[in-house]
Amino acid sequence: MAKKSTKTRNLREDCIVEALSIIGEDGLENLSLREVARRVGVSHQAPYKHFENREHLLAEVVGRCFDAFSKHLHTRKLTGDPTEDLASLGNAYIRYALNHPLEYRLMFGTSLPDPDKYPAMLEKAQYAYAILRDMLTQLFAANSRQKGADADLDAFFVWATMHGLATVLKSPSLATLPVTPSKLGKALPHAFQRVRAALKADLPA
Amino acid sequence: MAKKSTKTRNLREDCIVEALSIIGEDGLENLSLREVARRVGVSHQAPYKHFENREHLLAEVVGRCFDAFSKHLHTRKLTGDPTEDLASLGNAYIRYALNHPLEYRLMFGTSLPDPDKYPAMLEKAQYAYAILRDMLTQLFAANSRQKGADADLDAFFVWATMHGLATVLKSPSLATLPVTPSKLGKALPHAFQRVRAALKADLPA
DNA sequence: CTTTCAAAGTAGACAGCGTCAACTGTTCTG
DNA sequence: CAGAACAGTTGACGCTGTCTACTTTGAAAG
Repeated sequence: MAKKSTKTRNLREDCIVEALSIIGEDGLENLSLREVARRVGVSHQAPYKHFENREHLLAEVVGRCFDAFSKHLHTRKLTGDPTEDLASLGNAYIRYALNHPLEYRLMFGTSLPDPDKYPAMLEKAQYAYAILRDMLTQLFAANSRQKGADADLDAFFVWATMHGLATVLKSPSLATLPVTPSKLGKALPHAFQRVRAALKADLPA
Repeated sequence: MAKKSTKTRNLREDCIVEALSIIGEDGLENLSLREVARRVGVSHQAPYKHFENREHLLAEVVGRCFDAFSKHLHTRKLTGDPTEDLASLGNAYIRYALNHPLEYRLMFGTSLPDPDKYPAMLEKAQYAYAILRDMLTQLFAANSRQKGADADLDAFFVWATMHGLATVLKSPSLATLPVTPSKLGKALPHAFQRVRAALKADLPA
């Protein structure tokens, strides 16, 4: 039975892996269950034993991306200094987006499968968000100059900014914009400085 | 001849309008030239007289979105006060994204048709970006007490943040996050405050 | 006014897709 | 050992994009 479960898990796993690679090569819109089956070497119906339909497979792929993303965010060394750790979190976020544009796009760029229909995928997405939010909560707990500071609000702000930076930096339109590379290289550190300054500031009531 | 050119322009125009509405109803992945033809009331091949293929139609739709976006950004009254105008630009940006989520998604969310292949679309996108960047550059030029301040860098920061806020605010995952609506209502003003604070701050060398 | 000719629209065909139904074989269970 | 659960195969259906070949049309040229 061990053999069987291994075998079945293999096809399932293979499909997910192959799906991601197809998306990378031919784009999301050209992902087809039949092509997956062909590459894995099974009949065109075999994947349906493991995924209800195309969207279920896609949800699984996206879920894996969130897993990898969360893992990446977690596997950093923490210094204990909240400011430092926050910066490192931001760096990790951007680095992942830039180094894994395909996966990042799948998670945030394209129109996802409806999260309501895929609770497993949704949970993984929420987990990734929770990492960011918890980190900021800690930051404010340690750095309690701002008593009334609402970590959720700032988590949202930081998250949005990181996401915006990541998206804009690798937007296909950007490559064609009249922006010098040297300026582009400064853009990210500059934005990080701005965010740091923003979070330090006392806000008016 | 006027009549003819009107007529043909009508089918072309009708296709674009219908395409957008199909995307709104059934999603981008369910946009089909055949359905467009059906709704417009012509044979399944008629649209091919006006669009080489599905992607060309889509590029045209996206181009129109950029046009509308540019127009929206332009039609604001300026007060002359840089800080005020900057805030108003930010608001205009976010407002468009929130009021026209479908169009905004098409421009920035989904995987676009390859810009290299559709120079007309690309040009419109660059024009919209130029508006944004020019306004920001001007505002910062008028604004910055900081000597070495590079307006381009701040423009980039603000643009990315606005884009991030817009995207995250209407991301489907957001609706399912454990965030109360009241908090969500505060999120945007809070982020704007943070951005304002960020831009006011003196940055370390 | 008639001819002509390109553009616009129609009709049919083809392969590829997602997915349903029915079948075969293999493996675990009672 | 019987049989049920499950993985995989085959075939079919209607949908899609797009090719080719046809017909209509309406403006311009003679």
